[in-house]
Amino acid sequence: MSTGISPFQRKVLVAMSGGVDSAVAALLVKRRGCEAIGATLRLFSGEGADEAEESFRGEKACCSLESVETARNAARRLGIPFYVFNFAPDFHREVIERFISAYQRGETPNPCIDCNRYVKLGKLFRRAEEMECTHISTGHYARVEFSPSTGRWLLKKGLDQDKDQSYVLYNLTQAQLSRLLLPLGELTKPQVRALAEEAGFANAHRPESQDICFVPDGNYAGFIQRCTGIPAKPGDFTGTGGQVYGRHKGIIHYTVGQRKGLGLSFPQPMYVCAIDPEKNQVVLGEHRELFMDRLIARDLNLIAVESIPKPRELSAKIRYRHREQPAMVVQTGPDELEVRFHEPQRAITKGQAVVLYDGDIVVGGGVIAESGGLK
RNA sequence: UGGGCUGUCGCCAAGCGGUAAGGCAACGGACUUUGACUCCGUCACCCGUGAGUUCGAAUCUCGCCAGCCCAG
Repeated sequence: MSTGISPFQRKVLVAMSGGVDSAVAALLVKRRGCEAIGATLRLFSGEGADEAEESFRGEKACCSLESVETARNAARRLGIPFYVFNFAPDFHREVIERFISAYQRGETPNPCIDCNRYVKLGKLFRRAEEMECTHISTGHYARVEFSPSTGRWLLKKGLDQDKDQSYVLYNLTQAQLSRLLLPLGELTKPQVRALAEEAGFANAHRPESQDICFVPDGNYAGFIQRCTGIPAKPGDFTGTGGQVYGRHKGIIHYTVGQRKGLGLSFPQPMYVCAIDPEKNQVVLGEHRELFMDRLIARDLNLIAVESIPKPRELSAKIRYRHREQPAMVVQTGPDELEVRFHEPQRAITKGQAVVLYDGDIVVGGGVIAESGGLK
């Protein structure tokens, strides 16, 4: 290891959500002979906290609280110290506020990415330093490797193609990667569950997490309204030609590619093709009108390389659960790059992240700022 | 008021004598550490209404009601 620290000298802070994955991560960290410390991150307080905590009892959230007791039990079984960190203020500022303002701009945010970037990893790394930990560890399905040839730390897909979470981690820095342990990266979900069972963790069969963790009922638009106190501003539904089709409930209720919930009836299915926050309009079109072949991304983070000065053939993933697609990528500015897909992609959406891959390696990523190339 | 046309699920719309397609919307579920998408399932014992013809009608006949168009 290039850190030169043997496992026995490592002091590892493990983020334990109360879920199966992070509990097994802690187990594996300990098995490797590291000194492990467990910690659950408290992410909610105030608005939404009650309902959110309520829902955690249903064991559905990814970054929960319920959770604290489950995590504590796992830590006890492992015989490791356990703490609860109150990151609620950070979570609110870095995740919830970003989430809300993105929707107000007519974009569609991915709060999980911000949470990983600013809270689960960003804030946690700082806390780890204060505690004199050498590393932190999480239950993400992704791998970290050092490349002697380039001298850079690499983020790679998890071996379990089906559970791979490298997409939500593309913002990791070299410094963070050098101190991050992702023991689940080499395992499959069934293997992880088996380990959990073997270790006697109570949550071995806990269901997969889902939905936005701070919006337990799935009604994110209602959540935004309660948070901001700003009433919905109805506007026009228009066609791609500008014709008015009807009234919408307010821009925050819609996202590009959306089909359901428009409340309008057409001979064919209709989809949200664009959102215009200036005119407060939601533009509708047919399925084929959703396909575009290029995008501009900003707010970049490159991992495997320092920059992409010349056009490079890579695979680009437009959203979580999207199968990455071949594209030509080139950096067009200090913090901007352009992706041109070989085949048009459906519903390239502002606010979502593009993550670029070279095989299993995460080259980098950014936030989609523009899309185009109508087909 | 005279002439013509139309009246099928919230919306659009098949059906043309044999026992109600489909699409949109809605609802439920699956999938999912974001929003979406997608997939599966449910959704008119009844076809404006009354009477008649017929073994049998949403489909034929007559009356009525409603809407639309043309005329005046």
